[in-house]
Amino acid sequence: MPSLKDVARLAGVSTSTVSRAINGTIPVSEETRLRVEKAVRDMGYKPNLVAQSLRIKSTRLLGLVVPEMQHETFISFIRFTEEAAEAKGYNLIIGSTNSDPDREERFIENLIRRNIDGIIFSRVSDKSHVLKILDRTKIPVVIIDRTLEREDIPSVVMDNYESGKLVAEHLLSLGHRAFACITGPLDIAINRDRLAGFRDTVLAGGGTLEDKCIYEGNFKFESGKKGIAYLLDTGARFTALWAQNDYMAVGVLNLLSDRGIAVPGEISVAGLDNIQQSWMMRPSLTTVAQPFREMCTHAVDIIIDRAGREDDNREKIRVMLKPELIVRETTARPPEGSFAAERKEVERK
Amino acid sequence: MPSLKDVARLAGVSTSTVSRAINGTIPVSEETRLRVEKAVRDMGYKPNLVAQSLRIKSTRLLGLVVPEMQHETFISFIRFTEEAAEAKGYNLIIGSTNSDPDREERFIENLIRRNIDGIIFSRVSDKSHVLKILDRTKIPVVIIDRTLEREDIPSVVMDNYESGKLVAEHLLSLGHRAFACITGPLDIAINRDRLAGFRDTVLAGGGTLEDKCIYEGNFKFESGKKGIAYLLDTGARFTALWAQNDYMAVGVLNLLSDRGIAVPGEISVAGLDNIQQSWMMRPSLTTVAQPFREMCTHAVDIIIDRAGREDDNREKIRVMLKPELIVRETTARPPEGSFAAERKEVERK
DNA sequence: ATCATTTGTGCAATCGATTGCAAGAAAAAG
DNA sequence: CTTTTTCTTGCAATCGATTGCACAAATGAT
Repeated sequence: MPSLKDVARLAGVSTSTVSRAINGTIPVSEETRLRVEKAVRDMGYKPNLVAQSLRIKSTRLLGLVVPEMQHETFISFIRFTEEAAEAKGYNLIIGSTNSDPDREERFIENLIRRNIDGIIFSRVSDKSHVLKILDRTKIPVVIIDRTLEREDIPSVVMDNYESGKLVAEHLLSLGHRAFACITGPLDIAINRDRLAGFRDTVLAGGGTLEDKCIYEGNFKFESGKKGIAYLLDTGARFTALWAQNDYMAVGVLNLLSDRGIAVPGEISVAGLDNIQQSWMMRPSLTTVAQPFREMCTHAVDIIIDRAGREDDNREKIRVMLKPELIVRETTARPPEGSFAAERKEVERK
Repeated sequence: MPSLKDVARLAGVSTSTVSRAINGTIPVSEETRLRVEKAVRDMGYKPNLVAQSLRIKSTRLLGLVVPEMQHETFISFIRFTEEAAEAKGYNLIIGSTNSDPDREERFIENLIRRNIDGIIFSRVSDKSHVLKILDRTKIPVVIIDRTLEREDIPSVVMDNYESGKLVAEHLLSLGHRAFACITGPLDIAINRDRLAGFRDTVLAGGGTLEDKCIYEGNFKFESGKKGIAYLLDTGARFTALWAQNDYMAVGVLNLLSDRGIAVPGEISVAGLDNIQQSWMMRPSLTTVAQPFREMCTHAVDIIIDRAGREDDNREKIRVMLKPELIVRETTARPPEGSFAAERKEVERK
């Protein structure tokens, strides 16, 4: 790989001049510019980014922290963040923490030592001490898919309240009045928001969402199965159910299929996330799509914007984007007769 | 962030001594070592990796090139490569090319300019001119999930022939004799290998795999639907079908469900890859699991090994790992009566 | 006590870029 | 024809590490 020095020698000028001719920072005479450009072309010279980074303190590298790579959500973050970063001429270093605080800390520390230009976190808890590490440096940070209590850290999220509202409106309009919900962990704000949007809308529309019709899951497939089994076995009365993510919804459908309960014939089911399975499976899943691409693009924009400026005035940035309802086959008019949970009990006797 | 100089000042020695005390390259007196270590601890000093990279020419960064991030296969590559890299103290820069040669070239060039220690390709074609770019530098390269004709480029693949064999053996043992196959693109060696393993074993076991029972797909969901529809509509006679990846298998199941053909009652179906859906769906999919974790670990090991040494003797490295058959619900004994394709035709009249 | 060897440390160059400062050449002003 | 201003260009320092070489002190050999 040729270096600046090589180009300078070939063009018969100093390295300073070559640098300036390339970057156009300070005017260079027409004649030498052409000579330099020719030399650059002839040697196939490309500035070395490591050296450049050392000097100008910008690496054009972003870091992305994900807790894992099994959930399609995080895959989407990786995918769209990489896309947005590449569009801006940045590269992306990814690290999955596997919910291991040590790994997370190691990764963040590496990023700092690499003079990274910014870090995007997907999912961090309010108590993560990693944020303290970051406070010591001036590295711009943004959080996607979560909001933190600390308001000086920018975040980009979907309007979670709205997502619950969309689902409720859809199901109400189909004629449902008795609802159930399998939520994500309720110690996390966005999940409470989802539930609030759902409940408020259900109640405002004349429906019911009894406490015994709510099950707190953990976003995993198995948790959906467990949740619906629990609801059915405790005789919860509902004709429509919302699982706060698609993996749990798939689990629900799975168990309902095992128990011979028809979807959407007896129970309508909706999810959230619009994972691949939601449209590949039969029946295809009614769900809410998160605007992942926009979220990631915004996150990258925020980071790059901050990285550029020296001023440290952290205004409070909270971007909130609209979800979109996608109606498919698992939701329909409610059945005429009794509730599935009760019918099953009767049959069992 | 404190620098070496700061530590040196605090410890009252030169930067050279600090560097040597930290890296242990040249012995330092016990006394100064302790003083330096204390200074390092007190200041929370961590060597800057950019500066270090510039000097020692190793960045402890690996690049991973994937064509896209929709297929779960590539997600697995990202996941396991990151895992293996992290275990060795390396970070990973990922780039998806979206099958756009320009993007691919831009990405590779960036990696080169970043003095990356090695690049892992998943899926490249024999004609990719990117390999030529890489020939100009000495950056170690390894290819996963493909083999190239050029034997000087190391590759790590599953034993694809074996995967076809495993599926065929399983289906034969269930009693099937008439087989069909939906393949991946047959201009790619590994797909021909899969087919060969399947065909050889079927024939050796007294089964048939007629030419009209083979459909060349493109590894996507829709292609599975199209393939099975084509086979059924052209009256292909078979009781067991192997789709060379799970997405296509899911497409197959989808269409069979639409047409009311029972799986595994009338047709047994197997896939390959063991994607999440394969175990979440109902009926769950019999499939072959690729040893992705091992593949990625090997790839990283090969790269790091090469990166260390100066000698350029590219011995021919081709690692081949064993697949594993996972039997689930979509495969069973063949039906007694006629073939599904024929029965449907009769019914239609 | 003298010379050879080992051990520990610092100076200064280096990796490959960018940039403040100064100097020479050219152009404009007096 | 000076003097001032403007344009170009190069020198050398810098970013933060590593490392060859030299030198001084300590150790060992004679």
